[in-house]
Amino acid sequence: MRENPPGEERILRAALQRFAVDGLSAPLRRVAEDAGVSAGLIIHHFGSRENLLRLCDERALEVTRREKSTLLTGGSGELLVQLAQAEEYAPLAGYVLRRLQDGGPLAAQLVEDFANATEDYLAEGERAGSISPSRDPRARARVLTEMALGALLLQLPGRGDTLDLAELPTWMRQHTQRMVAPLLELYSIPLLTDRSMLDAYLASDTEENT
Amino acid sequence: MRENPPGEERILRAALQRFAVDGLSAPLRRVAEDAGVSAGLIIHHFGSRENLLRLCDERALEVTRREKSTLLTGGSGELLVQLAQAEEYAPLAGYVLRRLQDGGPLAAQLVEDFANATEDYLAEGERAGSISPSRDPRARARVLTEMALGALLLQLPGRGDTLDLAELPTWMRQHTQRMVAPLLELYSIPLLTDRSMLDAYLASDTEENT
DNA sequence: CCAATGACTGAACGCATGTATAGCGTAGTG
DNA sequence: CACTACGCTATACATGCGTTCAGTCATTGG
Repeated sequence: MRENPPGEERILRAALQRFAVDGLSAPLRRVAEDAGVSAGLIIHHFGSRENLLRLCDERALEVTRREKSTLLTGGSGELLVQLAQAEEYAPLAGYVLRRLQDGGPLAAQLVEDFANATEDYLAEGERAGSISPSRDPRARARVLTEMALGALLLQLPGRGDTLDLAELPTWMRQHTQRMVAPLLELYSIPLLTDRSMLDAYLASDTEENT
Repeated sequence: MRENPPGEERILRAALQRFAVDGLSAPLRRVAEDAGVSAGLIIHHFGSRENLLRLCDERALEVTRREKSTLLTGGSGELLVQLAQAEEYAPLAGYVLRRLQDGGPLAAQLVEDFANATEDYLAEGERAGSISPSRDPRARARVLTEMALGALLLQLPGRGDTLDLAELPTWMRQHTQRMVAPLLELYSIPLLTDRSMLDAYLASDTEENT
């Protein structure tokens, strides 16, 4: 089955999956067991647990970046949802979620990437006329991305609890389905009935820069 | 100083603070040290580490609920921001953040509470005419809250890193300041240029329920 | 055929952690 | 004063972790 690739690659895949399921603090011995390998071998190959994590991070970043261009990106973390659907990429999507949950520099990097993708997506929509222009497209993309990913995180099982990879796609679909109605409303009908607050803020903002 | 209260209360406060600073996985011995107490005593009083966490949760929930009515709640997690400003409540606000980061049932409970507060806040604005009515006010409040809190979480230091309570207020102010411009724009000018997507969704939605 | 290389294992080490236990000192009570 | 109750400490114990180490086995290159 999937046990073909020997050595490091097999370990890396097992790690990705186990970290996704049990969280990033899953013990090395558990990863070793999954890979059908001794704990010592992991150290032998990767040097340390921290290094294994780093390798997982690299893989995650690499794959998301590669798949980003393949998939029709729906912006705002839809990328992750689509990745999870892909079956083969479910462990990786789970790992990314766990990593976002855990914070740290890679989480920031991932958010950055997603935000950039969202910015492109919005710019395209803007050219097509379906998306409103923004005073600060970059900031808008960041905020939208952070909110989308953050809402996803809040729904994630806790650090101690396990994340069922088999149900990940279903789970994510339900999440987006739960959000889509309020979001469409929010994006179509202004939450605020008039522009007075925005104008007031803009006024005070430009005033400061004089 | 703040070392007056003896016994359990002193331990609880130390725990709240230490967990806020170092994360919920901070060792018991560290909490004990902060409280000027032996680790055994914590067990003696609280039975187990898990129980101490539970007590912290209760305290957190209790205080946020109590202060909710006191503060002018700005909805969408602004409550937390205001709590953190209060100096005395900074550790508690930090603990709440850590708890949200960690997930689990209390996190869900907290989100629920915040969502309810937001719903009330929006309803009030709706009565005053400043907030648009919604097809599903409850769902809208939930989505807004999850997004606001989630975005906050993504900005939080990682599990391993420490959270500086002294800088919490500043940090949170910066966060809101970074969000306010894009959010006001988003809430004042529809992101989508026309209602076609919303209408299409609503059509397909009612169609399913026939 | 032999030596060397490298994947790989099993046991062990050192450390940190939660918790149990035995005992100490002191305040309150008869 | 004797006794008890209790806050509290110090130590010990068990467990689980990352990592180290000595050595085994197979493959390969001379």
